[in-house]
Amino acid sequence: MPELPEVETVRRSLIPYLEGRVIRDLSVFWKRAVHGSGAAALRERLVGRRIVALERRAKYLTLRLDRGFLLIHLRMTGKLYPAPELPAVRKHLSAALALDAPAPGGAWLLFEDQRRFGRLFYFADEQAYSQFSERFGPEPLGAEFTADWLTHELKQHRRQIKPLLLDQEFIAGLGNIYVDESLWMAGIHPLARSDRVRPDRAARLHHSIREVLAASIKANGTTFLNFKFLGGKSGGYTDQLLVFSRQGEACPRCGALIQKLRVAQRGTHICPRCQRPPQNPAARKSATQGRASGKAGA
DNA sequence: TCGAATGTTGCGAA
DNA sequence: TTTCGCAACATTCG
Repeated sequence: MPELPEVETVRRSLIPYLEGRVIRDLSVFWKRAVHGSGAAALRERLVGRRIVALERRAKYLTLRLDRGFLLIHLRMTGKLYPAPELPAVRKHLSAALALDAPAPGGAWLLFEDQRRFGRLFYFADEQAYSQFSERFGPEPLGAEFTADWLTHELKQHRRQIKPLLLDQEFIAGLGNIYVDESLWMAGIHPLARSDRVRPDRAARLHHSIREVLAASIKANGTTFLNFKFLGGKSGGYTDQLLVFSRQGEACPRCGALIQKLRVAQRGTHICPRCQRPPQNPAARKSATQGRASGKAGA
């Protein structure tokens, strides 16, 4: 469920349930969900800790504790929601936190995850958390992410623009949906080489990224397949998507049929008229290697 | 049965 | 050194 707007939606939805609460217990049902030194060690460090604040860094949800930090990454299908009790059917339950009562939404925080890719991380202090945080690029809604920064940094790489934007070390929080939406808005082909994107286009891209993310957060994110928050609510941005998963439909700007390609091993949606392919040989080679798919017809 | 799915990581090859 | 493609992780759905 996890790009920046979805994680942010989860964060905001959980604040009233989690802030100020004390962790009474940790149950782990999928051991590999705990990154690092194991479920028993994590339990020892969490029990008795008060949740001071809910934060977000990239696609990670951060529980700032009175001592230490618990981070949760939902990967593809993770869900995090409060419940009055531990469910009887725990097929997809990776872990659960027991919280002190009384609680508005119940004494449990469930971490459910069909594909079991989601992970829990623990950092003992501010320094360890900062060090982790520094691995990522700037927050796209933060002050550090400016049009000048993006214009300059695109020139520092010679990579296809789409995988570069997906790279969390370059910029934090973008995923497949919002990269496609942003590139369409800015009129940039996903295979364009980053250092050949003109400054005016880079500025448009900067603007598009912020617009798309802000609008999606406002709508509580996108439910493409699995995303739910508070146990059952869907994101409202799904029907505001302009190109993602709309192959075969008319481009909202020019009417050409939206195509689905394969870029960076990910389904990629473009308007062939608004996003013209790059002319450099490296990208052309990539473009022909990528298997075109989708249902776009004549 | 195959392929694809909002993600990340690690490997080997250009 | 940088970039890219691919497999792996694990499950569900069409």
